[in-house]
Amino acid sequence: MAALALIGKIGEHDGKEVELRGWLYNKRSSGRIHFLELRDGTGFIQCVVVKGEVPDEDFEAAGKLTQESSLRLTGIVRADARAKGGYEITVKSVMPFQVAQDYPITPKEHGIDFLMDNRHLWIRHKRQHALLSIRHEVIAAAQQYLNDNGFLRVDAPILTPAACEGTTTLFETEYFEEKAYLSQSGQLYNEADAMAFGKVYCFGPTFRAEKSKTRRHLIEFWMLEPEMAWCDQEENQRVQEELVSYIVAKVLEKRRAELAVIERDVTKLEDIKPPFPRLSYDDAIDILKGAGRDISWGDDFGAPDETLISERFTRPVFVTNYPTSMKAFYMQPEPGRPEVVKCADMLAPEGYGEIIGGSERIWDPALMEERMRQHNLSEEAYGWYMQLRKFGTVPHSGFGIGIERTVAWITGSEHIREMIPFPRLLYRLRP
RNA sequence: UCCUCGAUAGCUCAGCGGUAGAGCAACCGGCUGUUAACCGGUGGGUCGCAGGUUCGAAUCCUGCUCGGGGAGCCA
Repeated sequence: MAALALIGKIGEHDGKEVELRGWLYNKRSSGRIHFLELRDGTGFIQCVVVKGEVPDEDFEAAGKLTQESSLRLTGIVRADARAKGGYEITVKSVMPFQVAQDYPITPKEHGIDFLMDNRHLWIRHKRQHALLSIRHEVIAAAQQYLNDNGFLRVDAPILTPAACEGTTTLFETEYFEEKAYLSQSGQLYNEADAMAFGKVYCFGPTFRAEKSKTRRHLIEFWMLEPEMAWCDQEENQRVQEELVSYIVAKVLEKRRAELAVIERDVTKLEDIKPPFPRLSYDDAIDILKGAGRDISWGDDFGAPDETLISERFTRPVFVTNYPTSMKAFYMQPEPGRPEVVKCADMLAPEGYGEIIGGSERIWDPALMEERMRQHNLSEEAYGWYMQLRKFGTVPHSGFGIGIERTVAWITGSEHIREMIPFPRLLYRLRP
């Protein structure tokens, strides 16, 4: 009796007869021999059906299989130098489950609009399969690192009564008799959690109702946000560079095959180790001016600016001490330089730009009250947040890492929309 | 929201004032090592929508709709 096997671990069955269950990815045929390329969710493998070596009705059934038909088959696992994954299946029997009709994504090239309309099917294909497998590894590694380093996962609510940072536009929804908004960050709740548990993180989707239309924006994206009590900005950055290095190392360790499928230059990833270079906002402005950009102190970086800076480094770079005026109300001012705050954005190399934003938070109740007045934040909405500065306030810091941007960088992808199973983009809500 | 490019067969595109084309997919046939397999054949179209110019519009003009790329904002 043939043992049930997974393509991803087919090497464990070398020389043995196995049963595979999956879908037909592609078929090539030459009269007396069919090459069935089978996928089962864990991998892809070529199954060879030779006339005379299987029952005649099985050979005929194999010839009638169409792209994405579902089937089971049995055969002998055989190491073969001609095979892409190193193994092939010499088929003994073929059992079609359903012969698919007119599968839309054919083996030739397609436009992005068509592929996005067929996203529910596109995720079956090799490149998408590799990208989403790497996404899984990024998330798993990030949580592993935090769990191993004393962080507790304490998630933040998705439905919130008010903005966390005030600047970006929020999705509004009904909450019985009042208005609620979809979370754009778990930051403020994280600070409460850090005062309760010390080191915490939250992980979940966040929503920005910005009408952004670029290769690095999603309307709905996933963010991992650690927050640490008794932590200053230097320690905060140390955690960030260790976390990112750990993620990259885990992807290199566990997803070599997927990196090969998408033809990623892994030598660029093998150099990702702490420490990461630090660059002050002041110096970054000088570099941009030197490169001929029309920018002056106090301006935010545009996408071309971030690209220009990150292209100059082979590792992710921290840009530190941004002007107070362009950052969130809760950031701690730099001692002796109130015009800048203790913060850093981490820009991924190769031109990818920002993947992390982090800062030390204001702990002083008087300063926090002043900032909340300046930003017109109401006592009603932010009273609970203010209490964190009254009942045992401590220095604390944290950051948020954008999962899809991180995956885009690690996979060397052009566009962020393929880094999430079902992207929500400007003017695209389906499927 | 702004700038810019585009919409022709199921898909990717060519055709750019004179009767609608190719490759792939589908269907039929051939091929014992293919791997975006290949070779022969068949079917397949309200040229995004609405107006206009013209003897004649897929082709030129205007508006609309939908999409790509870029900007701003951000992770």
